[in-house]
Amino acid sequence: MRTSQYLLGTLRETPADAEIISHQLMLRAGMISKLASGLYTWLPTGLRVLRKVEQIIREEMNQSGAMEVMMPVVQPAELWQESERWQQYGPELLRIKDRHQREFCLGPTHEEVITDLIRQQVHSYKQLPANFYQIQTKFRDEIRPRFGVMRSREFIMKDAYSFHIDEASLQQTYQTMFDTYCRIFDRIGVDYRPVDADTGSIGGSTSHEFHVLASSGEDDIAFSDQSNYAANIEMAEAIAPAKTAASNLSDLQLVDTPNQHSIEEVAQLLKQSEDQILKTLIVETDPEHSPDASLIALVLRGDHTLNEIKAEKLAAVKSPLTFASDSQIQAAIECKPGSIGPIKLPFKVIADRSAVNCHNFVCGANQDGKHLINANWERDAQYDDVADLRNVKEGDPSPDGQGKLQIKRGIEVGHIFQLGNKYSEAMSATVLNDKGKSVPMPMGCYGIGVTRIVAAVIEQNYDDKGILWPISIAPFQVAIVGINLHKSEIAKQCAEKLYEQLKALQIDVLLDDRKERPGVKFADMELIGVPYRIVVGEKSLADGNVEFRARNEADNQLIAESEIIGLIQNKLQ
RNA sequence: CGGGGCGUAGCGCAGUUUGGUAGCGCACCACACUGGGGGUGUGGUGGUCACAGGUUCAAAUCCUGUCGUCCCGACCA
Repeated sequence: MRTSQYLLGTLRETPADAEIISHQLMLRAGMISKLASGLYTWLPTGLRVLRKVEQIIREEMNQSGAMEVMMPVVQPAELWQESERWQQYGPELLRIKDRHQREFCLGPTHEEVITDLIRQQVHSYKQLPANFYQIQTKFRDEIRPRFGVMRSREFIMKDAYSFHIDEASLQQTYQTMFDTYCRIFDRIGVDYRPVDADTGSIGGSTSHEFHVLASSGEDDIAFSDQSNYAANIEMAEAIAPAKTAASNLSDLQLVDTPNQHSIEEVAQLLKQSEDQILKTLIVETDPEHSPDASLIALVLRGDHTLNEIKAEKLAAVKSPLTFASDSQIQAAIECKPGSIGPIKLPFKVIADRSAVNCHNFVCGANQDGKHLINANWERDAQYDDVADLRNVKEGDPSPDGQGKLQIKRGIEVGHIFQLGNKYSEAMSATVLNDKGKSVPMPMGCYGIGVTRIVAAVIEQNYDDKGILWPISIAPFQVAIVGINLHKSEIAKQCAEKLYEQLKALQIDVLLDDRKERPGVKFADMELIGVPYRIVVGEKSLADGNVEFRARNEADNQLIAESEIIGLIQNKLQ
């Protein structure tokens, strides 16, 4: 490709509404252009990168025995009604009607469509296991699209769905996909971690996420400093502290804490550390499990934060987690939030593992503007159950017993699930087993955010000049920058010759043949992140040399014109 | 959905307080000089000032409404 015939589209200034570095650089490098909130056009440079990511994924999926298919973006409502997700999915599912007033949606995912396909196509256990994938556009009407293609409404996903005769087969394919994902991210050349994960609204049991570690990530990942334990903070278990015996129970005191509602405020006023204060949160109960009471209390140590996923998983707690309103609380215990404690509450109390280990603690007195000092469990306060309710903190012991937890931000670029029979049962996707009996097929599903990977790689690979692509997905592998080609016939001939030679070798080469000053060309090639640069100018050509520089190096190397092609070939191997 | 900010040329912004008919930098076009790190000069192109009402002799500017967009929160594969 020649820059003189190519839409480079680079910007010198950073568009004002781009927050994170990958979004800024993708706009500046002319990779994407915004059409509307959460909708982006991929420009030539961006599309080149995207296609390379897709190709790596495709090759590795094929290698693992998966079959590529392509399903429609528009899906009929009937299928979603069959799986009951038409009701369960919120406004994130974009619903549309056709001219006959029939209902459809834009697919945010394709479990229903693939399950429908497979129940038509597969009838015998002999056809199993089978794994199908596609690289396809998805649409999710995100509440708040942000960070460019990192969280857009329309995006490209590689999604795969496997079908099995039994759980053992599912687990085997799940492991194969786990390994395949590792190979994919290794080949792309990104720093990632597989982590234990929650299954969320997709459902199912076992699940792993693949995260690219970057400070702009939207998830917190907890991992051990001494083992390979890693989990999304939603899932990371806060293990129970060793029981400390209560010695010297002090006398309970009631103190005034007017207008002090937060743990921080109370801690300051009473000169107590936050871990000596208990916080009591009142949430609604699940009516099926607790028909007798509408509220339930969750008690945590003041320095800990509630893990809503863990709380929602408790049978007694309503899902989605719903905090009690001030008026609900006032009606039940005659005080406002900020002064609540686990003291003779008229409903059940679930205490966090760490909270039950506190002695002589501070807690609300269930009277507005008053707290208790030196409260103790049993003597003064009561709980009905103990559970793991909190988010782990940096420095907590690792749940696998090895080392301490560190917490870093991660960008979720892959997610694999064992779905079990959720969809195959709901949609009657069955096969005959070797006994001639009709059984539902356990399923797995495996997603990779293709467009998101592009942004995630940039988050890990940039400097003050622009992007530093790994060679695997760079839009161009080599840039030839000609110096004063309009004046120097010898430089022009050399640049053209090298360009033709590299092209003939199937190397992605960009010849910068614009009539621009060298500084402009260097800046553009660095901004779009071409890994290798050859500078062809009369000056070095006088000694038969061209200049070579890798994007991540600071200095040029003089290379004999006759050797540069060989050098490039070597580097690209 | 709640809170906040912003909509003026392709991009970044000033002008709005105090109403007088639109400007700067970059980009773009032409020419000249320049020619190894976003160069200089001269001359240009490009704007229903988000939209709709209203006030006024006069509205980018004041008032009302609408839309878009971004940030924080809630929410979420």
